[in-house]
Amino acid sequence: MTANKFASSPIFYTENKNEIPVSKSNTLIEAGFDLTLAEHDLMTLAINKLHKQGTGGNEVFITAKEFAVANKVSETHAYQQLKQTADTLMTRKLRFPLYVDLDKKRNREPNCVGVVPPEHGRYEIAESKYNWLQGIAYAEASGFVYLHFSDPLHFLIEKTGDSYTNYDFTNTIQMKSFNAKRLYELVCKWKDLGKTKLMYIDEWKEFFGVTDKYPRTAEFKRRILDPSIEAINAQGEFEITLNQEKVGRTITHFQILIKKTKKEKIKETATSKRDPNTVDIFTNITDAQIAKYSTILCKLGSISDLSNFPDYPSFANWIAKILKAPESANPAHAKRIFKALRTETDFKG
DNA sequence: GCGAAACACCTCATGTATAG
DNA sequence: CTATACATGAGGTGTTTCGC
Repeated sequence: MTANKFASSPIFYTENKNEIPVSKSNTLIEAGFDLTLAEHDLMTLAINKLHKQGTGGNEVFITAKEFAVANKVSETHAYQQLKQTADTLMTRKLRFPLYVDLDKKRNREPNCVGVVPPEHGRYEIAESKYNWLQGIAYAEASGFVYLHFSDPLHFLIEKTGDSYTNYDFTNTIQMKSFNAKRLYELVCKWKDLGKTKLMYIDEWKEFFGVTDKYPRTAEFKRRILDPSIEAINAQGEFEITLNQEKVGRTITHFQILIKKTKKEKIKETATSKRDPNTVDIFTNITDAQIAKYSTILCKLGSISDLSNFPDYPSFANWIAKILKAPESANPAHAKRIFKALRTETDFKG
């Protein structure tokens, strides 16, 4: 393992960032798994790094320094955690539903299995269970962990075509339990609707990866749901409450009701007022135009803060990816790049 | 090594079945 | 109809594990 191998994968999480925007596919947000806190943090950072860089590979490395900076912990502690995590992460699995397109299956077409239901509605669900990783290595001397994602995970990160949930990783640092972070991600996904799906107890247990534990619902509620809700409310962005549906005395469903706090609402209106000219609809743009304008855009001062790249060509490459598929990029980045395209170049579209 | 979270075990309350 | 035993779920407390 040499340094050149990671030439396209530079240090991504750096000290001067007050925000760490994270994008995860909704399938991943709602999949069922159980990790330790450190494992989940590492996975979140790695998945996000891979997704944002968009290099199309399924290999990524995270240095102890990156891990320390993102989580605001000491570097020595980050070294220890990465080392421990590398041992256990290989055995971890996650579950999510796969949708078998019955039309395609009947016609014996390839790719009849996907992570989102086909629009025509003729599908069956296959519960699948996969390893997170194909391989992992911890380079003790250099202080980084190298992650090789399994193919299904790579698919979930890069190619779902599914909508993504975005949030700021720094908002989750103060949460010290894995379950709270997972619930926070779910809340972020559903925040605009004001409530999560009404899910059976078993679905909730699946979500937290504790299917075989907590034979008593009361235990599950008290040990998993209540503390997580408390942690999220303490964080200050949302005000969430638990709704439970009962048949007689037996709890059958749970649902999380979500209110944005006043602070958050003010922040949102401020953002939308500050940027009245935001264009929400992205234009069609040809491959030739993408090549031309990405090389122009990468040199603009107004968006230079988006770059973590060592040189202009790799930044231009990143911009080109966003121009090509803005819907699967971080929306804030996409908006800024399209705005710059319209206001600072001769692009007409 | 310390404090907090997770877990296991226990008790209490309430609903249900059965015998008198 | 009522009394009693039994079943199930909610809440309380001591012990272990985990994160830092």
